[in-house]
Amino acid sequence: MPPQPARRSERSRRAILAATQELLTESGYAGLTIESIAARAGVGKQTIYRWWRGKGAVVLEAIAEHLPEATALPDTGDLRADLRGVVRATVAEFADTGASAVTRTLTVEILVDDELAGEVRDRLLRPRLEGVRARLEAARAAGQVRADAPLDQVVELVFGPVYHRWLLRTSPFTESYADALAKLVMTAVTPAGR
Amino acid sequence: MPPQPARRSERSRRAILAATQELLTESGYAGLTIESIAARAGVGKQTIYRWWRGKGAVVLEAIAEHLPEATALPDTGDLRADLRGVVRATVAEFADTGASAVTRTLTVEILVDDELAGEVRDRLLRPRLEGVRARLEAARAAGQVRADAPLDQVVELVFGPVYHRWLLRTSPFTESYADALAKLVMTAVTPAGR
Amino acid sequence: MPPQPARRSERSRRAILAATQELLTESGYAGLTIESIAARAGVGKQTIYRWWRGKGAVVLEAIAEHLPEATALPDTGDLRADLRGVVRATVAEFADTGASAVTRTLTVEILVDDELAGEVRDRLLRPRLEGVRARLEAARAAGQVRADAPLDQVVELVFGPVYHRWLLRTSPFTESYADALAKLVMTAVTPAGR
Amino acid sequence: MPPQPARRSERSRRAILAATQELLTESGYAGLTIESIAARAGVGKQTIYRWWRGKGAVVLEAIAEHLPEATALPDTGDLRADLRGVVRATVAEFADTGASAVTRTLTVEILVDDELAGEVRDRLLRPRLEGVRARLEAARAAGQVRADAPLDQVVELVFGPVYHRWLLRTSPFTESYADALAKLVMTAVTPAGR
DNA sequence: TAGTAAGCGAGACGGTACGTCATGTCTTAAC
DNA sequence: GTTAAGACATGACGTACCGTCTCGCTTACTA
Repeated sequence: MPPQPARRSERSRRAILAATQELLTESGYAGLTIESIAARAGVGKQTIYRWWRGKGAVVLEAIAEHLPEATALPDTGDLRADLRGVVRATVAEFADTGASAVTRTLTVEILVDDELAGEVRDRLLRPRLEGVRARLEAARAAGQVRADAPLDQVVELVFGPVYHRWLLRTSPFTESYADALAKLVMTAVTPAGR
Repeated sequence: MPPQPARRSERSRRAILAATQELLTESGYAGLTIESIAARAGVGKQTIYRWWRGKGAVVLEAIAEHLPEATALPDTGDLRADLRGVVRATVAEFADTGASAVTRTLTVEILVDDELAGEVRDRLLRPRLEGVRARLEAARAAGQVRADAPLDQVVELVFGPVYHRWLLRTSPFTESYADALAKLVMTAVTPAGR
Repeated sequence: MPPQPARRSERSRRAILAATQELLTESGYAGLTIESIAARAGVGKQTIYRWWRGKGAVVLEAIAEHLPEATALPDTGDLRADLRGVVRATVAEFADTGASAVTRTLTVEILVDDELAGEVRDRLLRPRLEGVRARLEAARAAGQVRADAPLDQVVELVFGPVYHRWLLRTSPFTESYADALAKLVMTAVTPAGR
Repeated sequence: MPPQPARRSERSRRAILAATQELLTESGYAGLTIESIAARAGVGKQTIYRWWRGKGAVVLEAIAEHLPEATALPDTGDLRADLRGVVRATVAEFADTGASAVTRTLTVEILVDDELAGEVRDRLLRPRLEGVRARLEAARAAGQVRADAPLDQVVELVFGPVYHRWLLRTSPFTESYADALAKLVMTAVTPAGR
């Protein structure tokens, strides 16, 4: 018999998500266990298993709970400036220890659990990419971007390198790094004659 | 007292790494246990713990064992063609199920164990990046790349997007995708006047 | 948090004690392991560790489970005959392979684990000694035993030699041996004038 | 090929037996391991296994090494006094913590390993019993002991109760206890007319 | 007096069992 | 009738010792 969401205890749900977040920052993803979540939340283990598929799903929801809403990119008319803004913001986020830990957790989850991967991608990441893509479309309409530029790939050109550097910890994240990246992307997409 | 490598059994070492590779392809990283490795290799658990820090370290070495040597990039004089070659090869590798599983494993390890991360980066990944960087330097000397291009970032511009697409499984890996990426990178680095 | 006996599974308890008894007769005390008990009983190791301190405690309880209740000695009025009966029974028990194995196990446990020793002594052995002591008291009241005989020591005079012979395997256990021992004890306690 | 005793290192033998004794008093029989003996003695494990069958055999030899020679009983002509002496000495020995530990070890060994049991009995215990038996024979020849008394059983009448009390820790060992026991035995063996 | 075979310290090896931990399921009592 | 609590079977963890094995080294007998 599947559980009836109508009877679900909101109190328990909140306690579980809160406990998960606390334990995540205290002991990291690897040190997190269902048992510790249940104990901290003052909840039976069964209550967790009844409503989530496992550790990954709980963590995902706990993170999603407190994630900023994906906001549309500002459009100042100046693509270079707007891109620089996105890149700087992204770089700053990856440089931040806390946010970085969250991303690490999500990335592991993506790699390990195919089912969760889809959810993470669609609920948390896609919106961001879409924001940039929308801005690029507007710019292309305004003739600031080559007509033949593959916009999805350009979006990846923006985020991919940051992700890569973060993952491999090859070099630090500075503002000048962000600006150089934005410049490279601009060069790649600016129409020939400009 | 630390173990003395002089007395180490090469036979056991090989058996362990071979068993690890087999089990990795059979049951994946999550399903891999030290006990199963020991059983399959016909080896005592202690022999594994004596020489490796844990599952991650064994896997890392097992993978490293059979990884192709990082080869220097071919330099045909035509940067565009050479870049296209690298990108195509990289894309093909990520598209391959087996190689992809290996990369997945390594990436998880990087995210989860800081100590291993460094080793993975230095022993397995850095050489590849260095190969591309060297080729770019040669091209810059030949005037085929802007003098002010930040080469490390250009390297990331090549690999980052592929990594990003692979991670998020946003779209499939095709040859035309690879070529479009190579073209974007070329556009970003080609000197203005050309 | 100590376990709550109220929730204890009687089914598991029985299975564990039964498995212990089987394995004890099959492979002896030294060959007995917690893992084998758990496997045979179809029980998790933790369930054993939750309710017992270790191998010794389980064995003790398994033995106690099926031990005959300590019965009061018959009092026929003839002390000599009654004593002969006890000694013969004791000797017979020590001569029996199965019962002997149990005693061996208990004795080792007594020697090795002080905490268990007390329990074994009080729950299993003391009652027997008390039975003989009670019979001796009755006999003393009837004038069949010296008034100044130290009864506790007389009890030891009955069991001690049997234990000693069993332990050292010096000579076999025969009925005539038993009778000779009973006679010696009788001689030691019978009042002078008789 | 069996080892050649001629080449045996006396130095190692001594070190092993000394280490065994130390560890026996420090951590008891159960806590004793071959590895700890080897480490403490500065000796390879193989050297132990070459010359002994296992833990029990080493312990046995270590104990035998420092055991007082079995001395013949004094014969003062007064059996009662001589018996009292033996019993007092035995009781004192069992009351002593150190000697008691040794006896405990030996007893466990007897119970657990049949092969060792024989050796322990013959090399360590039998001589004592023989001493008492010899004294009793002399007494019987002198008419101080019933002609029909089964001397082997009388010997057990002396030692058995002490052993029993020690094993079960039922009551403390005092001098008056010893004397009462000696008196009981005397009563059991003294010829009727005396 | 050299050569050589044994014993030696050391410790790696394949194993077994340990006692602990977390998993996901099942049971009980209380609200 | 869902919950908190927690016992349960399962199975991996990392450790401790087992008894065997192989290394060089030292030592004492043999040629």
